[in-house]
Amino acid sequence: MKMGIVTTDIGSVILYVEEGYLVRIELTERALLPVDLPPFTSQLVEYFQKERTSFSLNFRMEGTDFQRKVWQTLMKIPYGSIVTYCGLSKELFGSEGCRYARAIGQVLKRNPLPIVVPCHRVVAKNGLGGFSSGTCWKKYLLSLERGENLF
DNA sequence: GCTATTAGACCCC
DNA sequence: GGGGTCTAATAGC
Repeated sequence: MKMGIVTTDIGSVILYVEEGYLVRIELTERALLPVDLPPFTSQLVEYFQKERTSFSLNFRMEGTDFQRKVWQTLMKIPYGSIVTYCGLSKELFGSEGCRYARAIGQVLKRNPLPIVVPCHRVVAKNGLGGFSSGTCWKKYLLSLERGENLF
């Protein structure tokens, strides 16, 4: 497994590449030194430099049908825009309202590829909502994309 | 299988 | 704002 590291203003982003596929991204508040630059790393660097708003890379995600369905829908959220857990629930299951909002939160919590699969663009109906790597990352990513602090 | 957990939402005070 | 309730997928037992 190859690793790539991108350093940002508030911490480091670690990319794990396996057999030519991006399989995991970890966000940490620690500052790590870049050791090598496997494929995909440069795209993350460009993203943090605001020179990239979408990714073009081979990635692999394993999960249940429900998880894949949610992750797939996340990929359609445009750069800089936000949706709510409730809104996602309605989009996926129609008239059943916000019933799945909480389950969707559980899926996003286990998103192995944050940033690339943009779970940071999903917020609660009244507030920021959580984030697996800490809400300061979520705030940072949203302000990076939107150029304003919403929360 | 069952139980506890949870990155939500809603209601009432 | 705090407390209770409904809710559904998951992890762990």
